[in-house]
Amino acid sequence: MDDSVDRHIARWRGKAPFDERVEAIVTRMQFLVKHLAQAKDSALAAVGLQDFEYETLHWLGARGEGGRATPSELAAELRVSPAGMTGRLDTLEKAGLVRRVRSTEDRRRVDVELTSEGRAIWLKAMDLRGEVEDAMVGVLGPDDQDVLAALLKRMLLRVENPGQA
Amino acid sequence: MDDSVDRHIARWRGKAPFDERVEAIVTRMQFLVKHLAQAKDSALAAVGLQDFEYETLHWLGARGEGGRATPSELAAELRVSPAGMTGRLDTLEKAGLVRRVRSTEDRRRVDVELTSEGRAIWLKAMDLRGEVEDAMVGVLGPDDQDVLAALLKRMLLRVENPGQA
DNA sequence: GACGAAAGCTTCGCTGGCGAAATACCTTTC
DNA sequence: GAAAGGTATTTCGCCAGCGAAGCTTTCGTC
Repeated sequence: MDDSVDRHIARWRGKAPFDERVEAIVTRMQFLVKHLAQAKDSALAAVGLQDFEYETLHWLGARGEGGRATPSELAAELRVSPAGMTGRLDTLEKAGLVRRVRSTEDRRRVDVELTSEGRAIWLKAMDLRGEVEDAMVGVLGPDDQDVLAALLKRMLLRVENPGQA
Repeated sequence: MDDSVDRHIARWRGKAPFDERVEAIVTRMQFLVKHLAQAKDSALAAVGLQDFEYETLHWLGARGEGGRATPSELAAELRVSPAGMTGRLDTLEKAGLVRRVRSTEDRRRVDVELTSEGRAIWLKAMDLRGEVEDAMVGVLGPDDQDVLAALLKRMLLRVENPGQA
């Protein structure tokens, strides 16, 4: 059975020079990610959260109980510009899910931490998000998932360490 | 060697219930796609194109010499809202890369086609984009690429045919 | 100990995308 | 043959993100 990317590629096979394998991989990843964002947005509406808000809470929550991180750390981890992270934190803070604390040792810095309400909503949202992701990734058995994760990791390592092999 | 996603997951292993495999896959795909968009944007600057413009030209070009498609077809294929596609076509048309032709049989419809200039720029841009994508996907050998493409395809098929197994 | 460079975050102006409403056209029905 | 309903596209108001400029605080150097 063909997916939309198969059809796309077949349509102009021979009409232009390019690598079909690479095209297929890249385009499919783009579509899957886009689908995820849209599906998660509608699922997360149940707790009044948007994808980008959940994502931010999620990485903050990963920091443990205290759940602290500086905006620039989060921006780097989430591949967002510093300005973009300021905006995200603004809305989260206004919603009372996150708190900004000026660091006392280095007063240029700001620490961000989850409020208890933020943590609660994050935990609730995790279930919803999990269902959407499972629905997509779940077509693959555990072994295939491991293979996929490993292949993606090799590409991400390259991207994160541009110098090296 | 660990990538940022390994570190992320390790950081809160045991702190919350979730599927590590799924998390790793989803997060890596998101980062890779984000990286691609940013890297392609800077590469494509050489021909004065942005990622979304290239993407649109690309699917139009795939339609063959005539290169025609309606906005709604393109919107569906590229996972963009109809309103978003109108915006894309506006900028492309203003740049002279694309032409809108009102259909004569059904005057509700509009056909979009590449101008010759649009086709020329698309071909130039394809090389640049290819380099960026190859740099990422190229870490994998041909066999691994096939494996990856097949796994992604299984997920995309599920997404495109929600009813079925 | 003072001054210039750098670090960390925010503000500002702009852009692409979304959903909802509006517009234009076609088709079916009575 | 006029009204009702459906389809294709655009317009409108809004939002998150980006890059560049700006502000405050700290560091390095003499």
